[in-house]
Amino acid sequence: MKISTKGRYGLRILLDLALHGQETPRLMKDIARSQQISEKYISRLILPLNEAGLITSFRGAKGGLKLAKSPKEITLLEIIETMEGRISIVECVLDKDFCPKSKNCSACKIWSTLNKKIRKQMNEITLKDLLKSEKKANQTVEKP
Amino acid sequence: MKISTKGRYGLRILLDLALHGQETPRLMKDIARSQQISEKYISRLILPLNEAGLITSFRGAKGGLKLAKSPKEITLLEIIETMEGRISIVECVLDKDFCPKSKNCSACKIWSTLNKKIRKQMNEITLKDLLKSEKKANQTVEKP
DNA sequence: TATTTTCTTTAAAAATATGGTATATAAGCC
DNA sequence: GGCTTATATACCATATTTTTAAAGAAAATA
Repeated sequence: MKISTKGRYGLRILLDLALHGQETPRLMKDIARSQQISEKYISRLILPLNEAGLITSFRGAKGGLKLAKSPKEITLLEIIETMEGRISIVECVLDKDFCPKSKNCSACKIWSTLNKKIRKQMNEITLKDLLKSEKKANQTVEKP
Repeated sequence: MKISTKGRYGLRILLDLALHGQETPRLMKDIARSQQISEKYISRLILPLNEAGLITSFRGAKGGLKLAKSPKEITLLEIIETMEGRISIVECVLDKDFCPKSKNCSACKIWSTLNKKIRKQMNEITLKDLLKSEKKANQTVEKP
């Protein structure tokens, strides 16, 4: 019952872009440094974010990455499912053929209900919420 | 973001006991057969359930397992956390020293909030709910 | 007390998932 | 053309999970 580093790093990359890369594109290198993730690994994590249309990338000199949407349009659910695939707390939620009992399994029904609720909760959190909380934290730190 | 087989099997074992082992104790062997889990593996899964006081076991001839509480007093949260340890969708939710940023990390705050909500949802589902759904399913099956 | 039945405990093998690296390629700017 | 930066694929190491195996200890019955 864990969010993998893929999901966690994905979130941090987008948060980093929301904080820095709004005007000029931000280099993967800089994200790597500021988020303490290896450059190699970041380049792999960028891929799905790009495909999903969450970020835009520019190659070559003066290239880099930018958010493709405004932070309030990017939900936590979107981010995690982009990085890890659709959330299904047990296999049978997505793949009805996984278990032979399929339709009449009361356990599976409970899992499905719970799964829906979890996804709903995650869909109600946006990158903007994180941004707010981030700015608040910085204020209190900078106030001596 | 998966519930492991430990958790899933734990639930199925308890459900099986709720359905069959209320009067005379139920044999591990029978649970194993009806739930399609190897006897060897079941004997390992029983252990934490016993320690947590969810089931009572009787040794010797005519022995077996019984639920220690009524199904309405056993929550999904209790079952899963007994089998897998406390739910924390990311490490920093439980272990504040896991990440150096600890207190001022906005990502961690989001994870904590979400984690609480998930646990709350799971705490609102009891074994009795599963039992109800199970009986309903059997009715519709037996009605030709 | 001998026997049967059953749970208990520990160790370790097998399978799977995760996290991460290396290398080669494509594209844009000056 | 030379520099910079992202893209793509293939690969390996490590950790975790799942499962099997086997010997041991406790309790009930005869």
